[in-house]
Amino acid sequence: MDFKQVEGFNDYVVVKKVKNFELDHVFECGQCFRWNKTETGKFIGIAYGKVIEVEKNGEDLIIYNTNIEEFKTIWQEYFDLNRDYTEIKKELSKDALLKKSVDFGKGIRLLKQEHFELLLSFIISSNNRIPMIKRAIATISEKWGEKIEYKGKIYYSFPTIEELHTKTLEDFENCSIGFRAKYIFNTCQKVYENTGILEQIFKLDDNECHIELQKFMGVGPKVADCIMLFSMQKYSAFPVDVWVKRAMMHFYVAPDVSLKKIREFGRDKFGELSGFAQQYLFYYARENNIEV
DNA sequence: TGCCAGGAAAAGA
DNA sequence: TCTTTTCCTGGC
Repeated sequence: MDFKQVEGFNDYVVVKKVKNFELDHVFECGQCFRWNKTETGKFIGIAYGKVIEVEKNGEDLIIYNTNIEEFKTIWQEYFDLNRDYTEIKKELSKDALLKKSVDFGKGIRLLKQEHFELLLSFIISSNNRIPMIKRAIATISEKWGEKIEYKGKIYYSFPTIEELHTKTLEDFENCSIGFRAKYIFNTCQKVYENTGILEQIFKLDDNECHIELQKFMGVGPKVADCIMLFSMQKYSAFPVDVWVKRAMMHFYVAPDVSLKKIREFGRDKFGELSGFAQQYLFYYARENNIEV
């Protein structure tokens, strides 16, 4: 466990002596789209129908707009606080090349996000840039999500499948997601018609999960890896996007190796910790804008 | 203005 | 099976 204890107050909690947790690392390693930094260096995010604000004060993590019960049922798992990242980093650092990335992104943690939201979010992510993905998800939430007020400002939860399955292709085309609109439309229909499909996929082992996710339109190997890693705790996933490709070329493989081969190489090398390794590599490559 | 980045799908080899 | 082309948007 990566924290010592938690203290509840009126409308916030203080998580004491948190290890391996840096806000910038967690929220800017490419895994989430609904967290934004405030002027004061805190982060405000929307998840599980709630708005929370987080701050790091020395070794303590302060989570605003919540209480101790909610922390235990939602945020403790959401922030993956039950996991010992020191052990993971120690194992991955045995690889001298990877150690550089691990040291650089030492406060990365993998969030446990919601299945449906992640499925749609990463379909939108294909051939897309992070600011545009964030804008599109914000638009969809503003149109069809629930209003949530926090500190006098209005936020919107990500809409449910019950809400989204009634929307037309045209509705989605008006969300600035381009050719992905038909994928989103098709996927919403499929999820609605197959009750519990995401929970069933969640229960599969890593390889079957990867295959089943790709049966959704707009989901290929990379997007499937992201969904299983960021919402289904399948840690042998190794999403290879342009940044990870650059990082792998920088550290390990030849320039002309295909994405598929890079994925296989990464999974062979890092095994059950592939997903963690991928996050350190992605963050290192992107923040340092590495060239090949 | 045109060109580029960014992955999956579909067509082609 | 692997490789190439197309899709859409915003920024340079």
